[in-house]
Amino acid sequence: MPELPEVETVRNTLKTLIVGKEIRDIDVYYEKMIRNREVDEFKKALIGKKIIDIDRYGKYLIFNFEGTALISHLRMEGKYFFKDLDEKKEKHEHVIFYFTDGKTLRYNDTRKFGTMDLYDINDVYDKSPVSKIGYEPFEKEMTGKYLMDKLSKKSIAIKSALLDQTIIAGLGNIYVDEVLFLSKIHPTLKANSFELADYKRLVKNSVKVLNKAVKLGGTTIRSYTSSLGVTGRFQNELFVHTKQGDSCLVCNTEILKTKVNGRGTYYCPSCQKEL
DNA sequence: GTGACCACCTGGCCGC
DNA sequence: TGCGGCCAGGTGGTCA
Repeated sequence: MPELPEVETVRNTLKTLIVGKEIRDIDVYYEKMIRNREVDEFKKALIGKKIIDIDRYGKYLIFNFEGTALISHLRMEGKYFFKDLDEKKEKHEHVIFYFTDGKTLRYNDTRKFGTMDLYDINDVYDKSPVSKIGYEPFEKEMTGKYLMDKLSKKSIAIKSALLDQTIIAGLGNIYVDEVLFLSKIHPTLKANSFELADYKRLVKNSVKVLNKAVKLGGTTIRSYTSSLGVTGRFQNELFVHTKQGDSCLVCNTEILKTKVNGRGTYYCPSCQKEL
């Protein structure tokens, strides 16, 4: 499932393929995917425009169509594929962008959770869904002090807090498990129960995990692949996520799986003490 | 304001 | 083999 590293991989792949191309037509097969516009309005806003750039913030992809921003969230299983015009439409292709040069960009989403919104490019960081999310771990504003302030009144589990995109942008279920393991923090402990040094460690390890995952093209678990079926390699670097029953690479204790707020959660009971 | 829960979706897996 | 039930999970909405 695409988290920040996977979305960054998609962005980098797509940039090399579609920037500069002009939209000739668009087919929308699943209208609910387009959230803040009627389909006709969505098409009208984009047809005839060129893709100037593709940006990313958190898990959102931001396509710049000459001043109109298409904000795309891949949610669980969203993918983009770059194909020739004559290739047959697949079952889960819900939006197809036709370019003037005969190529197509196809949004494929098995579970139809993905979303697309249109905003003026100047409103992306003020009015769109992107405006509601917190800093990414890489940003200078994301410090241990910031995280401690944000979580000071949160009595929810630290795992749930780190999944909250309004607090910290980009982490999903896989990477939160890895960050908590590296930080030696048990996932069910209360978010406001730590000291400054712990929050600093969480920020530091978030950067470490995400940077490494971006470098390796993300994580391929279950169905995730980026455009053109590119698969990531970070799954080979995972310490705990999906490792239930395996031995901890640090202390040899068996990795356990539990649920935190309904999310499958993997941890080492020895390295990550419940206290 | 906060936290818990549910809906959205479909494919894969398991037990019968 | 076929069927039903459960699980996976990011986000937004609802409710207490």
